[in-house]
Amino acid sequence: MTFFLKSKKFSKRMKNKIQELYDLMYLNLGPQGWWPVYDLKLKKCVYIPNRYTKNSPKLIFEISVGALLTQNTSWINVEKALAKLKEEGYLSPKKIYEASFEKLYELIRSSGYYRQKAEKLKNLSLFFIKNSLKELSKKNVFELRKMLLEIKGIGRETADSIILYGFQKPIFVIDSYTRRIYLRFFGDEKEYDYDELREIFEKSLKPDLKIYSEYHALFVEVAKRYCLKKIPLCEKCFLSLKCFYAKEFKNGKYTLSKNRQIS
DNA sequence: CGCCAGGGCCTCA
DNA sequence: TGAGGCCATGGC
Repeated sequence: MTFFLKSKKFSKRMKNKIQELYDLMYLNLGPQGWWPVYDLKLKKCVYIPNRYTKNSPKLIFEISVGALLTQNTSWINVEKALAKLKEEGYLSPKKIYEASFEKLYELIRSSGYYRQKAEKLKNLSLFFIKNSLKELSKKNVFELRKMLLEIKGIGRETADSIILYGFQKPIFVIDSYTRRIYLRFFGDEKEYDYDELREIFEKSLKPDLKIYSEYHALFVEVAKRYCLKKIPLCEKCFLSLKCFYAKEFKNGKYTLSKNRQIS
């Protein structure tokens, strides 16, 4: 597959394909209601489709904590940690910054890597203590991203998740699911750098908060339901008619490198 | 039991 | 600047 060459002729086609993938997922799965927020009464995380009101400071912090805790970790484990943090009133920068490491370990243990993540949460909390949300909200996407990336423990995906879902500014989030579906659906085996792949999506779409939010959330849903790591459920997947990998699979030939790790 | 899960940091060429 | 090792819990 060579339609991702830099020539303009191909980039138009690339744009259409990326928009087509979005449309297919959105039409089949609908709005996803990201980012999930822990509900104290229901005692679980809730998804609220089409909520695009402005996030409160508390919500921005909760989303940031969730984005950090879910690094290389299944959401269900994060949800348990978020529940404890929120139930015990620790979901504020001040409380986390002042908490002992022992206490934080106890609260977030279920989310894995809990020693690293406790340290990261402290760094994140100090960031929100030192910078007012008013000032942060005024920053443009790139200034905000630069500041977040200076926090030890916040990498590109976490920063972008915080910006998109927390601060509600349009930046396209790339994660392992995005890479997997991108590779399989388009059959494009080039190993893009994080920002290279982000720009492919951003150049193909309007810089629209709703589209960016839904696109990433839809990738996660498709990856969890159908596009599994080892054995993708192509026969059940609504993308299979348009998916490069599914079509090759059906024809009994794999042109994707067989031994390539698809993470 | 092994694999997977909404990464990021450190080290060492 | 990129590849490899490390971090850790919980579900299946």
